[in-house]
Amino acid sequence: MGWDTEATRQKLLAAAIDEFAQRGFAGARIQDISKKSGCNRERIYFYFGNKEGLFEAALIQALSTTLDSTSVIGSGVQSVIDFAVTYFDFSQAHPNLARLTFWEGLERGVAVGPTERSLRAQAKVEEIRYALGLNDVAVAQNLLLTIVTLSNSLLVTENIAEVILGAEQKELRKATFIQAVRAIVLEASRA
Amino acid sequence: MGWDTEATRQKLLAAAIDEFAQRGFAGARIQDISKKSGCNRERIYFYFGNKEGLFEAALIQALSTTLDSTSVIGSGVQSVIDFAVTYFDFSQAHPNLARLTFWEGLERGVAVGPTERSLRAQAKVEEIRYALGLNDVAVAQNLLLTIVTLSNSLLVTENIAEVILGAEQKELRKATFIQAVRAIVLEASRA
DNA sequence: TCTATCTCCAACTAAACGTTTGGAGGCGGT
DNA sequence: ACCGCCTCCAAACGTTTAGTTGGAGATAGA
Repeated sequence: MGWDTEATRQKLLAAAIDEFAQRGFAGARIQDISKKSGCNRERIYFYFGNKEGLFEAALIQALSTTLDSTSVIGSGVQSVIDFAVTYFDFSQAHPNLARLTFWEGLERGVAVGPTERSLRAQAKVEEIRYALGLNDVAVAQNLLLTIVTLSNSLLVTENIAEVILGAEQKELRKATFIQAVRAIVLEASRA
Repeated sequence: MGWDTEATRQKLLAAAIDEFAQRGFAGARIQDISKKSGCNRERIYFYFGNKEGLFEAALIQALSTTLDSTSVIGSGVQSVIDFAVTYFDFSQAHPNLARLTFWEGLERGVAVGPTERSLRAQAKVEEIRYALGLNDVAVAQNLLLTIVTLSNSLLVTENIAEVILGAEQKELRKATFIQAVRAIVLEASRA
C-alpha cells in the first residue's frame, strides 16, 4: 500500500472532532488528538496550520457529514414533526455536532463558514416551508431555529434538565421536545 | 476603614463570574480574575481552595442573585408568557448566568449543587402549574424546561441564529422565542 | 503597644501547553 | 537507482499555566 495522505487527514479530523466536541477549543489537547488519531503531532501543523485551523476544519467536516442525514419527507404537519424527531434522535446518537456548535457559540461567538452554512440552512427552511405550505419564510425559519436550538440544547445541557425534571430521565427530555415541537408546528401551520 | 474580608470575597466572585462566563472553566485565567477584581491571586486560593472551587462558588453566586428576579405574576396563559418574556429579557441583559449554565453543561456535565437548585426549580414549576391550573406537574416541568432552554440557547448560540436567520437580527430571535412560547403555553393550557 | 489576622507583592516551582526542528526511514514515480 | 514527498519519532523551544511561599505593611481588638 502506498501513501494515503487523505487517510491521515481524515484520521486527524476524526480524532479532532471527538476531542473538540468533548473538551472544547480551550480544553482540547493537541497531544491527545494526535494520540487518538495514531498520527504524529507534527502532521497537524503540516495539514492544518495550527490549533485554530484544525478546529475550523473539524467543525466543517462534522457539519458536512451530519446535516445531510436528515430531511423533511413528504408533507403536512406530521412530516415536520417526524423530521424534528429524526433530528433529535440523530443528535442524541451523534452528539459531536451539537456540542461543537455550542462550543463555537460560546468560545468563538461567530460561525465558521457562515455563507455555506446559510445556504444549507435555507434549503432546510424551504423544505419546511413547502411541507407546510407556508407563504411566510420567516415562520419556517423560526420553526427550524426552534427545532435545532431545542434539540441541541436539550442534548447538551443535561444539567438544566437534571435540575428541572428531577431525576435523570432521558426519556422525559424527548417527551419535552416532542411536546414543544408539536405545539409550535401546529401553531405555525395554522397561520 | 477596617478590613472587609467579605468585600474581598465578593470582588473575587464578581470577577470570577465575568471571566468564567466569558471564557469557560478551561479558558478562564486565574491571573485575569485577580487583575479584574483588584485583589491578589493568592487570595483566591485562600478563600476558594483552587480554580474549581472558585468556579463552583461563582456559579452558585450567579444563580442566587439571578433566579429570584423573575416570577409568574397573576394567572392565565398571558401571565406565563409574560414570565417567559421577562426571563428572556433578563437573560439578554445579564448573560452571565446563561453562559455559565452552558459552560457547566459542556465542561462539567453534572450540575453544581443539584438539590438546592432542584428546590428552586420546583418552586417555579409550581408557579406555572398554579397559573395555568394544571393537574399534571410534568406538563409544567416541560414548560419551564422549554422556556429556560430556549431562552438561554437563543442567547448563547448566536452562530445558529446567524446561520438560519441570515443577517444578525437580534429582534428576530426574540420573535422566534415569543412565537414558540406562545404555542407551547397555549397547547399546555388546553390539555 | 502587643498580637493575630488580613492584604499586597514579587518571586518561585513544576508542569503543561502549542509549536518547531532535525533526522531517519518508507514509499511512488521516473 | 535515484529523487522527492510522506510519515514517524524524539527532543527541544519558549511561553503560559495553576498553585506556593515568604516577607512586609496595614488593621483590628485587647
